Order: sequence, then C-alpha cells, then structure tokens
Amino acid sequence: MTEKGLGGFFENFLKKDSLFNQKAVLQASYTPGEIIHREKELNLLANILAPCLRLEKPSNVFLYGKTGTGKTLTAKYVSEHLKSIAQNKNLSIKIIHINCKLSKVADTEYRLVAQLARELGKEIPPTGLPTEEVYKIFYNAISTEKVQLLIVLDEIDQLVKRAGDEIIYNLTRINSELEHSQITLVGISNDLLFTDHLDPRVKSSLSEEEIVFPPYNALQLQDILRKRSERAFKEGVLTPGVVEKCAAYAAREHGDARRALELLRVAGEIAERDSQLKVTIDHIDGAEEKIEKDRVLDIVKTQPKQQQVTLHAILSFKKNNSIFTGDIYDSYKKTCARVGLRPLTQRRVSDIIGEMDMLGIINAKVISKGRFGRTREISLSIPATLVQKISSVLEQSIGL
DNA sequence: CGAGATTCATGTGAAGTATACCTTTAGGCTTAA
DNA sequence: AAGCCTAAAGGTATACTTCACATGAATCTCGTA
Repeated sequence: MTEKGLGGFFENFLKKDSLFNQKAVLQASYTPGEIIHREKELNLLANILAPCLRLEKPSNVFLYGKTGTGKTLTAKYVSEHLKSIAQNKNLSIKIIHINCKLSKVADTEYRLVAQLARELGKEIPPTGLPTEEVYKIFYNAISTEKVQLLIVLDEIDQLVKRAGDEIIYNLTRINSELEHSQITLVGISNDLLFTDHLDPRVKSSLSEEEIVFPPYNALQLQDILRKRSERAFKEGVLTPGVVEKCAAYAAREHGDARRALELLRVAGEIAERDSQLKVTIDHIDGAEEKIEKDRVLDIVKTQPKQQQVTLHAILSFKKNNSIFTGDIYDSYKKTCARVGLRPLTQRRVSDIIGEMDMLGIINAKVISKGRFGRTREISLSIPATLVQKISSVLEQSIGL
C-alpha cells in the first residue's frame, strides 16, 4: 500500500468492497422500525401517553432501567409515532428530547430551561439572563398557542444530582399556570435508587406512572444483534459465533444492548480496516479495547485544562498502590508550576477529583485512615494498557 | 484491658469574589424633512 | 425631530476562593480489674 503511494491507497479503498451495508443501523442514534423484546414496556408507555392525542394531559412517566435496556429507544419510538399521528390529524403535539448528560447542554437549572426554550425556537444567551426570565420566555413560548408539550429528560438523575430537584418541581408547577397548553414529563434514569433522594412532592408528581426496564438476557441480545446485523452487514460477512460472543460480552455487563451493538460495529470497522473479508471473534476482542479507549480519550480530550492537569497528576502515580488527595495536589501544583498555570486551591481540586469519579475515569472513595486523617482513596478505573497513551495525550494538550 | 478522648488530613458546606456575558438606558451623533 | 449607535450601569450565572466546621477510625490516656 505504501509503495503505491496515497493515490493507490485511495483507489484500493474504493475498489475494496465494504463489509457494511448500512452501518447506521448499528449506531446508537438509529431507531429501528420495530422493537423486539420490549413489547410490554412499549405498550405500557404508549397507553400512558396516548391521552395527549385527545388533548388530555397524560400522566408524567418515569422510566427506570440500567444502561442499554432500551429506555431511550422506547421513548424515542413512541414519541416518533405520536408525532406522526399528530401530524396526520393536525394536532399540535411537540416533543422535546433532552439528554441531560451530554456535557454542558443541560446540567444546571438555567441551562436546561434555556435549552427547552431553544427547542421551541427562542434565542437564549448562554449566560446573563435571570433564570426567572428564561422561565418566562419558555412559558410565553408555550402559552401563546395551544400545544401538548412532551418533555423527555434523558439521564435525569445526572441533572438532579448536579442541580437539585427544584427544576422538576418548577416544571410540573408551570402546568397549573398554563391555560391551553400542557406539559408532560418523561424522566429516564439509569439509577434505580434515584427517586429515593427526591423531595416527596417532586417524587409523586414525576412518577405518577413508572415503567421498569429489565436487562436483556443473552438470548434476547442475540435476537437483537441478528436482526440489526442483517441490515447492517453484507451477507455472510459475520463468521458464526460472532453474534453470540457479542451478546455474551454484553450480557455479562447487565445486558447492555447499546454496548453489544457498538461492539459489533467497531469489530466490523476493525475487520474492514485490516482488509479482511469476514468479521471474526478476534475482532471483537480488539473492539472491546478500542471502545474503551475511545470513550476515555474522548472524555479526557474535551475536559478543561485544570481538569486535565489534575488527571495527569493522578495518572503520574503508580497504579497499583492507592493514592490520596494530598499526594495528587502536590503533584498537581508541580505540574502547574512547570506549565505556568495558576494552581487552583485544594478545595477545588478536591471537587474536580469528585467530578472525575462521576465520569468514571477514576475510582475515588472517601476513607478514614484513623489517626492519619481522612481522605479519598483513588484508583484508576481504566485499563493499565491505556494509561501510557492517555498520559501522553494529556501532556500534549497541557503543553508539557 | 477497655471505654472515651484525641488527632490527623481532608471532606464538605456556606458565603464571598472574579469574570464573562446579558439587557436597559441615556447621551451623542447622524440623517432626513 | 426621529433614528441609530455606543458606552455605562445594573444585573445574572458560573467557576473558583476563603473560611469554618465536620468526619471517623487508629491511637492515646487513664481508670479499673
């Protein structure tokens, strides 16, 4: 390939048949035409939300279940159908789907309401307005016309954890002030214990109805994977056993279908890059590693500088023995001095460490070492093979 | 030997500060009649 | 005189700092068996 030069490579690339037929089918954003093994939940949700077609207010719904159990998918599917029916019958139903976890889109009260208003076509500046004002804009946007508003809050636990549960209370309260329009909330959460920490008032209003999504088992995962891979890959590309192995991998992690699909897709990409004609079981192992690497690298790269320096300090320690906040702060300060960055206080760094923990890059547990004080015991939750790579990416980014 | 008191190194909460950004308002300048 | 632009004033959200207090088990202290 290299001898022929780049032109040759591209020509080759074009001549080579892709293993994929429709890769998008395996992407997380894809909503399949039909959903299997979720019929019960699907019907339940449809039943609950159906009243809005008669312009009555449906109950607020709360969807529970671990990641990749089809909550988002089901919610999207139902809302798509509602939307198309509403369009046919000329009903004004608006559906807003917001993912509260996607960084910086909706992680404070202000940003969430601002985002809601933006979805309704209003211009909201990123800061400067009183939160109350943004509520007003949002309120005006829906009260001017008669509309059924369906707000789907994905990963709502993340939002509440960071910004408190008043937001939800305020949103449900708006309803009583609206005359023509109505708001229905659909909350989606991965955290099964989420509602326990909620204000009772909020809890009762948010979860008038609840739907629990059980994890898929290995057989169901196989069904799903087969169904999708039929469309995604060309015929005969998958070696026997590949689907089974993907399903098994994902079933081991509480039946996460999203992960299984991603595994399959990335395995296909790897095989393709290697100019292989078939996807084999070996590719899946490679895929698992690559997914983890991409996930972590993505988080790491998009993190602000101070967070990066902090993380670098953490990584610079030997991974086997446990590390404490004090050690990290010392190392952090040294790095700051070296790059010419004004160091933050330990108080703030402590919070940053907490944020890193939330992101799942590290494991930080508060422990008491008795006579020797109280601190966080920190360990890495990323594979040791990645540490080197991430470290160098960080060094480049902070300019070491 | 065992119950309480001590201690350490940080966790954690509240309040204050700096910064970036927003809207409103008032004054000054331009323009058109 | 009306319209437009600009700068200042007044306000907010967010990231961070400062201050002060809370934690919780290993260790120490001291009374008791």
